[in-house]
Amino acid sequence: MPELSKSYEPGAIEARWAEFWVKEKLFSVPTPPPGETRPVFTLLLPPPNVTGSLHMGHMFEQTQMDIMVRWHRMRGFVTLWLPGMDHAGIATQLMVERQLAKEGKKRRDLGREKFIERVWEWKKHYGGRILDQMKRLGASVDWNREYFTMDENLSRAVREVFVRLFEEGLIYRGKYIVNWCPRCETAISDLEVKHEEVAGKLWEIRYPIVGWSEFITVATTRPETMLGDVAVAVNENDQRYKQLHGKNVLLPLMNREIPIITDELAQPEFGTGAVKVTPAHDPNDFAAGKRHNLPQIDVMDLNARMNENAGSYAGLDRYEARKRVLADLQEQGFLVGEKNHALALGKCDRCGTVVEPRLSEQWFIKIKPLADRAREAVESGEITIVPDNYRQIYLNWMTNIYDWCISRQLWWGHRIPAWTCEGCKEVIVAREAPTRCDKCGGSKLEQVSDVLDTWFSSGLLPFTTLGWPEKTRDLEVFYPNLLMITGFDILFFWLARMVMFGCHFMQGHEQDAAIKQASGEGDKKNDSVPFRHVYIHALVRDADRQKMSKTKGNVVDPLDIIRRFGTDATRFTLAAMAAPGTDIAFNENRTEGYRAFANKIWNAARFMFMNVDHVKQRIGPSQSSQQIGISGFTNARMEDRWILSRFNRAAADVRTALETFRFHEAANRIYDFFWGEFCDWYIELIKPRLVSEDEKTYAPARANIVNLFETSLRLLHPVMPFITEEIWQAMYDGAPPFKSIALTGYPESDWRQSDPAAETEMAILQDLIVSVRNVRAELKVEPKAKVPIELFVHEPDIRRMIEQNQGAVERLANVEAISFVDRTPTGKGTSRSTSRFDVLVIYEAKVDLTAECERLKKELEKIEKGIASGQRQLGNEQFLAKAPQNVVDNLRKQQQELALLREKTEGKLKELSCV
RNA sequence: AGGCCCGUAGCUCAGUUGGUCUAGAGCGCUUCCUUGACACGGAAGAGGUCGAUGGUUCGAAUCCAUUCGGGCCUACCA
Repeated sequence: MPELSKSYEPGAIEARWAEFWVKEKLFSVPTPPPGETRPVFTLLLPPPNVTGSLHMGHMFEQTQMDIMVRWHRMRGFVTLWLPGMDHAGIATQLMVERQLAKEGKKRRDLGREKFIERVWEWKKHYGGRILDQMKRLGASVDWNREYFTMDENLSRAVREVFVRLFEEGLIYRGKYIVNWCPRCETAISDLEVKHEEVAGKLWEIRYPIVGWSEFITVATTRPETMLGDVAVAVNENDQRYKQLHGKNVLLPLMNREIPIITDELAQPEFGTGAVKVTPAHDPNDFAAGKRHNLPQIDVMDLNARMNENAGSYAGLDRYEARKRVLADLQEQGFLVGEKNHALALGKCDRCGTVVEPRLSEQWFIKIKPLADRAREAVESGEITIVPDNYRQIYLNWMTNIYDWCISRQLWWGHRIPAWTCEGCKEVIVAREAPTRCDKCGGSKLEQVSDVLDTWFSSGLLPFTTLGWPEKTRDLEVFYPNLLMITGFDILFFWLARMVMFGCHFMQGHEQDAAIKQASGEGDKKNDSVPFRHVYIHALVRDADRQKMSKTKGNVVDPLDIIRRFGTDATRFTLAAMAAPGTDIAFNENRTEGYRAFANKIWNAARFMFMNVDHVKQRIGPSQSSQQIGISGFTNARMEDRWILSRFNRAAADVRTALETFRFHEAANRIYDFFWGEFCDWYIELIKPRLVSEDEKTYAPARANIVNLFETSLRLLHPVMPFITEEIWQAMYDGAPPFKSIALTGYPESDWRQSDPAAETEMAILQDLIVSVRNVRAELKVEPKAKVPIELFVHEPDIRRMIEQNQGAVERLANVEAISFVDRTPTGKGTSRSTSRFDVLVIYEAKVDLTAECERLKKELEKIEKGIASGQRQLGNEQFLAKAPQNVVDNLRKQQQELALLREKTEGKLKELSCV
């Protein structure tokens, strides 16, 4: 006899099974050899940052992934969930820099080599905590295949990609304006800039025209950059400035002569219609400068301090310089206006420093050719995106995309595989370090110091983790991934880049045809895509819908929630709230409720074990691999047929829900079945049979509860892996037919086990029992007192059914004896009516007449409202003509029932002489 | 500036293509019950007309328009 502890304590159970799953390598997937005919399911874990620790967002994402993964595995897919970690360039470097700061050191004090060593050291000690935490969540990943983006094989692939793109002319180097973070001292991509609306000023400055006693007034939000002005632009068609074309102005403070040019940069409607041109500090000015062959005067250094080009302002911070410039202009009479002006200020995503547009030498990817194919893949449906609105967002982005700056002036990351020849300054791009310069033959070559954007390497993961650039069997089997689950916040950063790189580098790839077919993707034409389907999940917020953030201090720690309620309850909460497209406000009240659910299951299991002696013999190993319906089940009585039918209905609903990523529906459906039907009704109904002395009575009942329970555990397992494993293992008393419930089959509904008649009959029986309970409560009948009832059942078949289940009614409604009568009973007591039966609870008590009348009136009102609206519709010819037949039929049937109920209710009102 | 999402019981949320929705669940609330699986339980209840207005339709919480309130994303107008 298996023993379950008296109370449900998730902590102990979960830690034990989490360890077991990892130790037994249950989820490791050997590469299927050629000839494999099973379907294959591959999912790549969005690699958490090596610096990260688990937060609710991770747990939410991983719960949904694990549900999908376990579900597919149980359905017989060869299932690979591939885990790994991202080296996270800026974030990690920041971490180690902070550590150094405590020792009073800067990274430059160590030098590059030593610094990188320190980072690896750091990684060894502090990195990857998150992956250990994942184990506690029960994430069924293949730990044997764990990767790190800086692993040697992945790094080699990165170099390969870089060189190929360069050779194809898709990577170029040049001096352009990029987003520069003066604190991180590196370029960042457009995506890493967060715009924030701030109240700024628009200053008007007049520049004296050389040779005239006139001025031209320009408007600017950044006066300090005027030190680098090289021209003033006006619009060619602007009549106000026609006479100034070709003149020069004298730049105040710098006393430099610069030309007035005509350019579309200047829009007559804005400001004064004249704009200063500063090519080194503004992307638009940069473009204008190119058009007019203007010089570029950079007046700042890499920390956004004014440099030697800024004359007397050299050495000042950009904001200090602004103050001084404005003061000086004011003093000299050049500042003529100051207006309030709202502007969107760009800030560094990492550190919040205001980004400076900076002219610098960087590496870029020519994005258009890649983006075109990536757009095609989604437009054609080769990749599907759920929810649908993200599809459009993706397509828009792919259409309005700019070249991607991939170089970063950091030390931690994949170093760009390019070398500069000291002699002739030639830049050589190569897979391995070259020994001499192709151009001048010089042998003094130094590698470019920049590293690559972190997303450059993570964008390659779908194929590099499977052995690319080799043509491996892994690629043949597992590429494309069947699914990608991720958040919209990295839709562009990551997902878009994976599609671009995948479509480019995997062009011509073909997945193993048999596997592709078996996986249900046989109609797909393009196997270069990194994944077939994308599901974008929502965001977890706090109970007040606020984004969780450390600075706000509203972060909910999943491990804390887990400690208090268990992983299963936490997972269930997240699943139950995961309606596609809607952010979830995490509220631990829900989790508390789902822990109660787990407790309910626990106790139902204890009840089962108390009543069943030889579990092992009852459940053969064939049972757990059985996927269709429930086997070993005997339809001895109506409740058996009923629960069997309900189970199959639930299984069908769960399948539909999971197929469409409606996790909340799946979770709720199982919850309702398990608690509302299995526990509340079925177990109650079969209790007498279970304890019967007669083997013919107890044997099928025991077999039924065991088989039903076992199959239900399998249905629930993807959502609540721990408790289901614990009970399932206990059912086999140490000798399970499989190592884990995770390796059994997932229940599918069997239409032959559906029984609509039983469902209808049971509904009537439930109606009857609830009616009696309701009356008892209203009459305040002593809970223990049994009462007699009189029952008039309209149809003979139903009467027979109730007669057969008389015992159940007596027990569950606490009824003493049922007298079946031939007409609506009247007499002492209170009655209830439905369209199928009238029941009178005989109880001599001071009936609260006022309350009963009140109730009846309210009921009548509701009935009449229903009748009125129904008749309005049925009296409408348009409705009869246009509405579908079944809607009309149902309404008619419903109207007949309502009419009957109205008659009965009115009768009762009269009987009680209600006013 | 453009685009997207949300507004349903006290609270947190479901409600797929408009039709058994006479709008559901959990928590909370009220009354009763410690009956051998479970008080993390059982039984019975109260509670919303679906932000507002107008429209389409035989029929709208569900579609359209406007509006109010809340949130988000994208954008190089100095």
